[in-house]
Amino acid sequence: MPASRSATSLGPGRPARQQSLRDHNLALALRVVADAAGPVSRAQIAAATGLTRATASTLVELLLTGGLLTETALLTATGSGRPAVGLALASGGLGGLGLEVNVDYLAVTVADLTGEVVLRKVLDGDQRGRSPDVVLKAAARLAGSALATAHGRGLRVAGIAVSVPGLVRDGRLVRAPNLGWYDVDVLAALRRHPSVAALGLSIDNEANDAARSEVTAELRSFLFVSGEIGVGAGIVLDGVVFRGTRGWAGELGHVSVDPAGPRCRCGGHGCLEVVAGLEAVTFAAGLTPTQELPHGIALATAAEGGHSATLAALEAAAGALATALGGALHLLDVGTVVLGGAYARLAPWLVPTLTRCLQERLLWSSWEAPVVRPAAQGAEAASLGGARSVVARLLSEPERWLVI
Amino acid sequence: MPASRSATSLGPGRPARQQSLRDHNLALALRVVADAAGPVSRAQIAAATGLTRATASTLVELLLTGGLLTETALLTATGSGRPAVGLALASGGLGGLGLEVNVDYLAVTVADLTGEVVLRKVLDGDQRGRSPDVVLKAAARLAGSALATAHGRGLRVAGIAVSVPGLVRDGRLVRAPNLGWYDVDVLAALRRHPSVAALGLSIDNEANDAARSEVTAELRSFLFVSGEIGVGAGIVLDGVVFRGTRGWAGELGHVSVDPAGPRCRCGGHGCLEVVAGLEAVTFAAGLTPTQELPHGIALATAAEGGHSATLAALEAAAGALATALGGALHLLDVGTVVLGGAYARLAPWLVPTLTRCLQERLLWSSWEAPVVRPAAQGAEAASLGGARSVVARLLSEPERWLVI
DNA sequence: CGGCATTTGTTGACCCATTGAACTTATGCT
DNA sequence: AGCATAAGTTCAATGGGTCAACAAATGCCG
Repeated sequence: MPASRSATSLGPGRPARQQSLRDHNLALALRVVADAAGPVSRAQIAAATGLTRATASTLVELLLTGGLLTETALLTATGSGRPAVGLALASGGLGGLGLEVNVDYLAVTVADLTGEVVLRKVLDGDQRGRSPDVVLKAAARLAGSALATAHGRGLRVAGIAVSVPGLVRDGRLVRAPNLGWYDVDVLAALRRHPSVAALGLSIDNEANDAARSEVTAELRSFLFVSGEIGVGAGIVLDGVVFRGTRGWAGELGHVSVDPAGPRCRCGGHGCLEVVAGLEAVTFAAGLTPTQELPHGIALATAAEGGHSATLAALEAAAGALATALGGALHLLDVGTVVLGGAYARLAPWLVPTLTRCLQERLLWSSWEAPVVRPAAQGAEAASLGGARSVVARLLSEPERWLVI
Repeated sequence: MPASRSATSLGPGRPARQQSLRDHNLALALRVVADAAGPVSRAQIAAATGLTRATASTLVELLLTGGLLTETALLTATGSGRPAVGLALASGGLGGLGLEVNVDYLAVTVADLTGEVVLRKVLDGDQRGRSPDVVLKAAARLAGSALATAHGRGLRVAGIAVSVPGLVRDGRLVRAPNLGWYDVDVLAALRRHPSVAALGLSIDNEANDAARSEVTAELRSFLFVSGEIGVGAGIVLDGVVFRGTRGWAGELGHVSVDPAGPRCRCGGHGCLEVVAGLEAVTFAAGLTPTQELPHGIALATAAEGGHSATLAALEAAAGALATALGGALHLLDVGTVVLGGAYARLAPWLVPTLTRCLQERLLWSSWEAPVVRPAAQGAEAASLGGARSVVARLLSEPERWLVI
């Protein structure tokens, strides 16, 4: 489960007050419960955090009355002594909602405080060229119905994270070429709809949220490569997506893998995108995708059928990916690559070559071999990642969500 | 001046106690003074931090008696009202020491709390093949003499940062091919010498520390490229050197710029290092460096003399650098490249081509043009960066350094 | 079955840091 | 000289964590 950098009142540059202590320790205690496999006792919280049992009790009391925790059955005491009261995240407690607006579908996912999916709805339909107002109205309606369902199950939703397939800066969608949208204030448009207006809204790139959905307790740093027509990367470092100084980080598609190669729209030559992007691979395989049979599916079915030109094209794409990823891994020192987007479906043909090439190429492969694997989450991963980003924020500043 | 991420008792995962408040606010107040151009009043500290004047006064009192601050003359009051008492960093106060062990010299730099150099000593001499014991004894003696000088001027040195030209992991020097050292516990060896044993010691790669020396209040995120025989990069994000999951980040030299190029020792083809490393460029220029005339100098003098093969070789190197840096900047979204090491001396011939190529290539160059400039600090930059890393730590946890 | 060790959780006195308001100090302006 | 203004200090109040003692609930053992 994602654990974001603490964003409490203890941030650098802000003064620390008594309340800051409480906020910090509240988040600490809550995280112990969230990260544990099963129920936890007050004494265990005290031991894990370094606080006294007295303080741990006080904090737990607040989290209980605040609706974030519940007491469970007594823990089976292994030794002697008074048995401990179990504490767990309130099942009917808080959660986060992720709303994904993509080219050919809308998706919404609600996750609880453990990061587990409690609800998912997908609305298929080509959004290309439709006006933002129309699409976002449908999105707001979808989110509203999910909110109603979640509410009916006793889950409070603390906020909505919106994922879009485009460049986001300062909370605005600057451009989304595949949607044909330019400079749209998505959040303001959504806020006009009463069903979602009451909640806190945030927005991020779809690939960043998809990358977030792949974070687990075991895998907290990796490079998430999203292969579609374009190729993007979500750089995840210790559970947090790295955004760069201006939020433009992760443009793996414009790393040059062949300086003598064809010119790219960015001005460079032989960018990964023009060599191993889906359009390029489909063309190299001699396939002609249609509206009904998009690039990724066409390639996968052809490869399954043993189509030799397709297999060769995928082999070449894997080689190009290895060149780009080799550079990226050398630069970032990250041990794992997660293949997402259409690359996930093509993983069976990409992973072997990619792994072999990286192993040959990485300076440190004799100490630690690189790991390449397909994304665990499916197509609507971004909405889950968005929901989890809301949850991560909840866990880092629980004081904002305690019921009065 | 570098401002590192707060490493106080308020770190994530640790409980916050009353003392944590004090520590945090103490650092906050001290940083206001450190970052200001001139003397600051207690009231200004209160306004800048958001603390009350009462608290600001208490904190300042501690910093004064602790020897970190001094009162200066009254500030020239612009309007009416009681004039403010000026506060400044104690000139005879604390400082940090950076000790650089490099291939052909040893260097030591002492910096005060403002990050300014107060003392520098360099000991030229080829260290290649000499045993770690012998070299580190000389280094300890050099540091000891600098400590004595600093102490004579009333400066307390809070710690020593050691910079080495090799791979550091878990506080140990794993390998330094240019020195011929493998798996040396540098800090333990230094601690055996009484002159430096009393101080806290830390160690890092020489390129990382050189990168730290280029951090200013204006430039807090950049890519520091150190060009020697090998090519390394220090990735600086908001004033902090990014080390990666295992401390191996920044291996720019093994980004491939020509998949059809010559094989590299890492296993890849056409790595930047074998194309634009000093040895490669010198060879391409048709020059033959000697022990007395190393690669960098040879190239610079030849280029100054208008030697056409050298100019062509530098042009090609700049092109290769642009390919590698284009990928790195797309990935990291960093706006500035600082050329260090021997590249700094060759900057006049590298910067124009490099800037032009990057401008043609970067996705966002029409919004924000990339900046390429030579390093501001000279050859012994690493020792300054090391000294400043000690200072940054001081500023983030001043409570540890208050005189009782 | 009863006493004892053991562990959990609670209580209340204490300590400590920040706040807020009143107060003192020191200057400029009229 | 008197007033306005701003800097710095004092002190009671507030709030949060600690510490030690205590109550509660179990297993173990005779």
